[in-house]
Amino acid sequence: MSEAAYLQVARDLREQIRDGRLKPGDKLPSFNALCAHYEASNTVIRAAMLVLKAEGLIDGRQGKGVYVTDRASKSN
Amino acid sequence: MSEAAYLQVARDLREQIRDGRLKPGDKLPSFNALCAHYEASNTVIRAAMLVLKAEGLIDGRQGKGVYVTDRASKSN
DNA sequence: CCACATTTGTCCGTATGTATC
DNA sequence: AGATACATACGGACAAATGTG
Repeated sequence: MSEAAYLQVARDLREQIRDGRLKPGDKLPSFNALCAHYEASNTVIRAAMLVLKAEGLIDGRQGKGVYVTDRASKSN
Repeated sequence: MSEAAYLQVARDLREQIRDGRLKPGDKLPSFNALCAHYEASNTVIRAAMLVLKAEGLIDGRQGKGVYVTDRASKSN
């Protein structure tokens, strides 16, 4: 196991944000969509979300979705 | 539900670190011990750990334990 | 070296709550 | 009222590292 699945997911999404494929204000794919895409369980997706959330890159809102924050594309 | 259990656990441990009750290099109670103390499942403890880890306050090592990092007591 | 217990790391499936549409 | 979607939590399973005997 070179790297944990949730870290891979986190890094993948982080790169998408850094690259601009995901821009501030954008809504990430839904939970189920991410589970399907990465072929992982909710646990993995949630852990990845928690990491990115701690980094201040994303912000989830109940009933709506997970959104890329403003500071996500900045240099910090 | 005022606050999620895993956030309460994270905050409690964070305060212990900030207060100096847990010093850099110290080993946190074991997983099971924390589960018992907070009367929570492993999921809650793990989520709290993930948060504190992302904050750079702690660092876990398989087979050993979870330790308070150096920068934990600093002003950052 | 091997066996064992301990402890963290990772992941799964499910259930329930809550907010939005 | 119902569907969708995130948030939280539970409990269990197996892997990997460590220390001890």
